Amino acid sequence: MQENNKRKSKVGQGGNSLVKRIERQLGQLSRSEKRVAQWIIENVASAVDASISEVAEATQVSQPTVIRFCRSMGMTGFRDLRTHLIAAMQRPDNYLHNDVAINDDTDDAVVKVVESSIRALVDLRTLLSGMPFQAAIDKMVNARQLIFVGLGASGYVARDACHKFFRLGIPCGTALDSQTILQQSAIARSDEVYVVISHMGEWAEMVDGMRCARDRGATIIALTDPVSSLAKVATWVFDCHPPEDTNVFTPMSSRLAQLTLLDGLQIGLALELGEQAEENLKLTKQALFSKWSQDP
Amino acid sequence: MQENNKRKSKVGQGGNSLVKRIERQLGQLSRSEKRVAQWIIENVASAVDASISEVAEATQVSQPTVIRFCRSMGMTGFRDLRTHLIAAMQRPDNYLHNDVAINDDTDDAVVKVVESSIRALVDLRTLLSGMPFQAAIDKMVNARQLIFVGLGASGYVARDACHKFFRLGIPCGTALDSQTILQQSAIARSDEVYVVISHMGEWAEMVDGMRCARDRGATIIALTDPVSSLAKVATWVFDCHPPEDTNVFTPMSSRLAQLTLLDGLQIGLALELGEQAEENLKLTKQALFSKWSQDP
DNA sequence: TCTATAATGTAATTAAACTACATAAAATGC
DNA sequence: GCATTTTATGTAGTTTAATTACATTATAGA
Repeated sequence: MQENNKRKSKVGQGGNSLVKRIERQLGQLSRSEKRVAQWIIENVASAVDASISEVAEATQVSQPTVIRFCRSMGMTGFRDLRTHLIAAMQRPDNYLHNDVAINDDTDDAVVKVVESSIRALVDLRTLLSGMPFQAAIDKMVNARQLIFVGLGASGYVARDACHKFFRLGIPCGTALDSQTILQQSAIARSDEVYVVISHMGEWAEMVDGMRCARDRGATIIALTDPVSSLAKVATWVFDCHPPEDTNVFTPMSSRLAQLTLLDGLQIGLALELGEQAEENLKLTKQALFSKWSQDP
Repeated sequence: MQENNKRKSKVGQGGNSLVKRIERQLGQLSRSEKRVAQWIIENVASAVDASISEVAEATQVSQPTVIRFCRSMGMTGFRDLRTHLIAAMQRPDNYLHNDVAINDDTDDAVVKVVESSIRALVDLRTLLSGMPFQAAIDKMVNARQLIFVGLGASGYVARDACHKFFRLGIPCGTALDSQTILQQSAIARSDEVYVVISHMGEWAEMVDGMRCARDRGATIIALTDPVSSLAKVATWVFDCHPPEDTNVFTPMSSRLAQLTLLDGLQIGLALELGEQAEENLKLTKQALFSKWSQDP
């Protein structure tokens, strides 16, 4: 029972991404969960200080329902939701201006682009704790091969990842169009790991392919929106939801988060694999270096 | 207790960095509390996720001592400290660069990777003012076509950039291997712009090709190390030198800086081109969106 | 109407945060 | 140098928060 009213007026209500995400998912929630969602949206400021029992009381639902709501939002629990709420509250309106406006001059626009990229990675940082790195890496360690899957712009991310992982000495492949994805997943094996990159996670062929691969026993690691169809099919999900950008000038900063996540997975895997992987990394590095140092 | 409310209300305003505040007060603390302080400073990232017992264990002090430390810092308790820490983490200047070590566990390694990526972009922001965005964009506005050039890993960056720029409605091409680069530059025209991505800027064929294109009057925009041979040949240079990485586990965060820079160029160019480019961006976006929204 | 599934709550469990008190270590006065 | 106060720290217990397991109720489908 704290004095929240004062704060409420200071912190701009709208504008933070988690709240928008809750709003977006409002439709998918059950009646009680919706009550929780609505209360949080209307009382973000009080919500960050509230305990689970306070939320339950304020919304007239049971405590487990509050937790269920947290899980529906893709969080591990109430604590996690609180963490994200606090983080989201930190950038109400002052940092929100990083949308480029039509009348910005070049330098302003560039600064905004860079800052929104930084923002994307800082956001990623707060999401890390809920991500199944160890589980994903454990699967990769014993994999016969890794297949990186992505369509369109995500295809470049998949390629980049493939290029990173093969240097560990692991067989790596890509599937970058619907046809290849469907064929590849039709012959999936239980000792294969699919790393799927998709912002929306709703392309039918991709989801179908991954479902098929999953049914055949393969491990599906998805970098996607946790509420997407793809996420439902995946073995492990890394939360990579794109921001709701109404603005055409918004850059796709979320792919930086994907790339960074994949860097993390690759380095985590390298550590897990131990000396052999380290040696392979060294050799691939030297291969390039010796070439251009003899070639002035 | 009124004291508390006042202080608590600072949360959400992104006040001065808590980490720095802890550092400042380090002298006034007792031995055990100092241990806690030091650990938090060195492990901010893990600290935000830790419970009181984890902190106590990591620092080899009792749990009440941890709470006492929180109070010494002016917080109401551990929960409050955690809240403030999360808030402080949202400010990117708290990220210190730390190399991944061979005995790091997975989670530590991943956090370090993400933080080093953030570092790379924060560094980029400080370099922005010296970069010739306006000059580069002026050349692009009137270009007959843009050619994106990159070898190996930089090839993926070049592809990504090509994919971004073509959506403005500009003719775009790529040259991703020595042969293509040499052929392309042999027929370069003065109304063409080459965007070249290279960490070292020392691959002989690439430098030769760009010199040839330059001689034929084309504009060369290089994202590379400013002391490289490539930089000497380029019309405009964007400083993208990779960090001195002695460590094989260091991720290539510098490509994130390249991607972000290219995002900046693309959006700057879009603004310069005006309505037509904006319209094209909208249309390409809608093309994707309408597809998957009708395809459940 | 009956069954199966989803939604929600109750009660018990576990773990986190905190308090009160005890003890040990410094610092101070005589 | 010893007793006394002050400060620092830990132990054990208390309270509250978060979570789980299970029971109940509502809802949709056959």
